Amino acid sequence: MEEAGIRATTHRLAVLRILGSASSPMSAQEVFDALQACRSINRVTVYRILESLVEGGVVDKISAGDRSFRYGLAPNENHPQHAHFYCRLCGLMACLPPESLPLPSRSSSSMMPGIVEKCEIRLDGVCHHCRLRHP
Amino acid sequence: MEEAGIRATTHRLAVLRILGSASSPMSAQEVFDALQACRSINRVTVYRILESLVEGGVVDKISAGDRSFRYGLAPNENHPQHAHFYCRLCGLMACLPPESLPLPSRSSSSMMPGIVEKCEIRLDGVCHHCRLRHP
DNA sequence: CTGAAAAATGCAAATGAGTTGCATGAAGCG
DNA sequence: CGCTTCATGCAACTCATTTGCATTTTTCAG
Repeated sequence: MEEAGIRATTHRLAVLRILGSASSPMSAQEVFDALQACRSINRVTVYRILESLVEGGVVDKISAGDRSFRYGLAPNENHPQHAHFYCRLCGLMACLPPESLPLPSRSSSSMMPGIVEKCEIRLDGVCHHCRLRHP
Repeated sequence: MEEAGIRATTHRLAVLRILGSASSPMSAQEVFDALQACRSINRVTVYRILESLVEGGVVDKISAGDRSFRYGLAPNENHPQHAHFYCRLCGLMACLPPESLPLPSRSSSSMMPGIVEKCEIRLDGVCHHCRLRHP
């Protein structure tokens, strides 16, 4: 974290720990709730911490299908980039196995309308859990 | 449009004409502005028309990288599904050539966390225009 | 150490795309 | 014609996120 030029405060480490132990990317609200469970923190601070971590490349920010974001540890050599599944009923965002997703060929970036900084692949639908509950 | 179970009112046809002549997917606000240019219409009506058209499968609704949506004609046999480029500075959303994007293999949908209804692929970055203006 | 400068946090209020409730108007249909 | 359904308008609301500003807390030169 320090190496990303970000001071390691208690709050920030807690955010990283929470994101690191999550099985899917979390919303800012979920991170906030998880933090509230043991410490007092302001909602805005959570947003700002997430912003810093994203800025520092430690955390990945991806768009859900509902006009909100999810945060998770940034991909690295152990955790390759991957696509996500979004359930439009419950808002769950699940990670998909990386091998199932051919990342777009960096084909002739000269043909791109600009400099590409990141790529998001999201499959939208209804998760099994919701499908059984709302038939 | 009728075949999609949607009454063809003047407003709705106008929305379709605007989306059909756009070179990239438009925001609801852009559609609204374009409509205002020649007729009087309410902002909410635009949202509801877009919603109907999406519901009827005539129009495609995709998420931009900034917590808002863009609307365009739905893919069909002439216009295959494709990825989009989003400029984080100006909000431009450009269509990418379909051949540059291997759509995710519908690999073993049994492994998916649910029923997949649609897929969005978005490349985020800075468009050439903005890169030259904000160096 | 000490004290100014920088960064982090909290609190309240704002932002802005999108949505909802309810009233009015237009279209279909017997 | 009268009734039901759908489409539009208007005002107010929602809600994730952001901003402004005051208040710690940390850093670092002297």
